[in-house]
Amino acid sequence: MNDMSVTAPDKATTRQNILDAAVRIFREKGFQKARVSDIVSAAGLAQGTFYLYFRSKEDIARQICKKFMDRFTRIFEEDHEVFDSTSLSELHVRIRKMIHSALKTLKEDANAAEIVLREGIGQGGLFKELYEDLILSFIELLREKISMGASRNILGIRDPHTTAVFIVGLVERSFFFFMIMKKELDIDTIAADMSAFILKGLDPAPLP
Amino acid sequence: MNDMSVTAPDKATTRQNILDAAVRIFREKGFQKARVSDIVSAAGLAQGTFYLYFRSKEDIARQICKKFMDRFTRIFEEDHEVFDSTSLSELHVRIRKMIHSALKTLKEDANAAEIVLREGIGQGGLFKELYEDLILSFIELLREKISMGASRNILGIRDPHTTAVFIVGLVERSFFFFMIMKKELDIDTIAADMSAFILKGLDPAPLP
Amino acid sequence: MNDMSVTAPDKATTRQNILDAAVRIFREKGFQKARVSDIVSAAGLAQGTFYLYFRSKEDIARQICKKFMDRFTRIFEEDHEVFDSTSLSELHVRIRKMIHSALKTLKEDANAAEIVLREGIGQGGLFKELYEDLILSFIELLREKISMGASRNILGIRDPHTTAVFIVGLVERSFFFFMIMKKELDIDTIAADMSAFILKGLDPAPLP
Amino acid sequence: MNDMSVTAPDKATTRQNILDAAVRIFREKGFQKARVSDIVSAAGLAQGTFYLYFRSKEDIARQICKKFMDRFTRIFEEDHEVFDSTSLSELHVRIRKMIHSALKTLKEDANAAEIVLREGIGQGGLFKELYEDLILSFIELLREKISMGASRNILGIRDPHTTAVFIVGLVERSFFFFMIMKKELDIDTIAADMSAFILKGLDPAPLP
DNA sequence: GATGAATGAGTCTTCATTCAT
DNA sequence: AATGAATGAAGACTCATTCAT
Repeated sequence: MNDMSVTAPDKATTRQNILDAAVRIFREKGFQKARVSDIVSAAGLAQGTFYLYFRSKEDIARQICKKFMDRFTRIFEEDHEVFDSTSLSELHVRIRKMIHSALKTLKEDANAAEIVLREGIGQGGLFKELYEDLILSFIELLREKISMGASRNILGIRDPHTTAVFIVGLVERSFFFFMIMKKELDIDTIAADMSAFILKGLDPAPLP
Repeated sequence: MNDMSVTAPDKATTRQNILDAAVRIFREKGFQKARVSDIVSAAGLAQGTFYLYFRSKEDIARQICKKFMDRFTRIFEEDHEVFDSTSLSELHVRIRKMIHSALKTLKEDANAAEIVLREGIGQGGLFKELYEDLILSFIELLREKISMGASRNILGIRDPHTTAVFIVGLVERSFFFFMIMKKELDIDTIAADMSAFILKGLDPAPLP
Repeated sequence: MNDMSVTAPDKATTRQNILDAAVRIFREKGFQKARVSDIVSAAGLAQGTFYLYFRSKEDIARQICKKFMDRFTRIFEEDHEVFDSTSLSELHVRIRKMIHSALKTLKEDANAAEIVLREGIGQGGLFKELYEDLILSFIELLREKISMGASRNILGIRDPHTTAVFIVGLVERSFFFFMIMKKELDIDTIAADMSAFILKGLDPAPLP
Repeated sequence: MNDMSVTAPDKATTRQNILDAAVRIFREKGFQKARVSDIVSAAGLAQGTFYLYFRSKEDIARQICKKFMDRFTRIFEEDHEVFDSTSLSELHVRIRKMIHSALKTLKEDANAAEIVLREGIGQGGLFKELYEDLILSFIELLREKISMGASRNILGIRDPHTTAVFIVGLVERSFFFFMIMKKELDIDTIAADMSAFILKGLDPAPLP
């Protein structure tokens, strides 16, 4: 804000530079193989500077993941009233919208998402607990909603919990496949296909 | 059987002891954090002994994963004629059987499965390529079968490839959730629910 | 010169300290038996510091030897016009001067010379190729000059190449004996005796 | 000697097989890099067998070198009356003969000679003392004889010790060059050239 | 705020040697 | 005599973290 701020980058900027560099490096090499020296040299700073902004290598990784997961959780929670739908057709619209916004959020920060998914599942185990809690909370949320739908007879599944697991797994790994492995994710199409597939799976009509 | 065989373990036994110990340690700590010294002390051997049987820490991990993946691939390939079914009801039976045997195989060697799933996805990247190739080959196999089913109008999906991704993701992550996170997998129930869910998703009937 | 310069050694100083310590340790123990920990503790530094300055134990040894051999080669090449002499008496003066300066150079950096001579010949073989190439180039240079002298009838030997080998061997091993084994080398005397001995050997007059 | 000796190799044979294999391996890799496992597998035996015949890796190397050096010393001592010659021309004949037989002995067991020369000079230092003692004893022997020749005025050199060093160095390194580096040593020619060169160097006639 | 030189704990891997069979 | 599986000490190298300037 003052006239100094033009020449010297302020703390916030330097911090963000380090974060950006770290996201890139973590995604490329993974947490374990990424060196602090990789991050600082990508950010154009000296080794020691890193520790003025972050307590440790684990600290910055945790912050990156935490921030991403929080953001994703918020989006998800905003959308979750989707299952309050009273008809299957209304549900169809809402579910597609929810999947669309979830994929959109993931895609917008695909680097962080990749770090979270890989480190969360990988045995490195840095965020195993954090990540597994997140997944559990999604599953629980979904289970509740599915239970409600099932009780109103608009959904036809045996066990809401199991079904919630199916859906979360399907969405998570499909995102991983298209966005992270294939580096190409057409949100509109995938969201449409995915909601159609899931909807049928939830359909109360019995199998032929 | 004779009194000699009790005292001295032969090379095969020692090798298997190391493998068993390694599977345990890798599952507990992950490849990166597992030390060779952890493995040998779990096997009750000296450091150097390890290198009489395996070229390196990476070597043993690769052997464990390779063996498991080969076994799983074989099981999967034996079952894959499932989609040659001519009716949806026959398909239902076959698909449940296939999922059942896949889950059974995974459960039978749950430790190795966990290592493969975690290391295959994790950025540590030791088996990323190997694992992603495996997933791709499953998806491709499934895509072919689904395409055939779709052409015979017994399946109703927009794009066989996308659908194959959905199914593989659903099965993989559900196994991960129940067997690895929850440590409890009731194969019969899950296979039934999973095949029902998938079958509906594949149903040629339009959404209501 | 100011009070700051006393406290903190700069990178060049630290590097030189490591080099000095390494020369000492390599000479005492030889390359194979010298441990990096010996070098750093002789230099009063921590293990890791070594790797800030040198890529590996082999790297530093190679640098020490390369630098020494380059310096020696330069001295030798500056002097080599010695054999352009037109008379045996002029040759005598020049040859003594050349031997003198060769011995002087070797003596001035006797530690590095010892490392080069021992490692160059020893089967450890770190510098075998490098060193044998050096010897070959000296022999070739000498051979050329002797050939010229022989063609002008101021030298009387059967084969210039063989004679060059004799001379290089004589000088090398005599230096080794006096400087490295005996730790005492009177350059003036040895250069005089050596040039006299060699000169007679080159004399065109037949044996009595 | 008995009828068993045909089928099973006796101790002496096995011992010799190990020695032969060791000479080969030591020459190829040098003492430090040669592994006991290299030696036994070259000899077609098991690891443990080695230690039935030799106390340690160093032990066998020492025996190989000791045996070679003893043999060489014996040859040399048989010939050393060469300098008792009363005339330069008689000396010429005798010196050539001595050099010839030294080179012949070295060449006959070139592998062992190479090991001794390389390990004796190399910093590995296994035989440094042993070898340097040997060299010193040759020099001393030569010095005595040269002294006698000088006192009888058939040799014209300033200092017998220095001259002895020159000669030993010349012979040793020339052998090294032709036999070990070039793998080709024409004993007759080299002995002739060498004795001519040395003889002139010893000639009492002053330089022109 | 920033720097970057220094630190040293942590681990894989090699290989001479032993010993039970 | 021979075997070969097992041992364990030794040492190079990495990299997160500290701190004096």
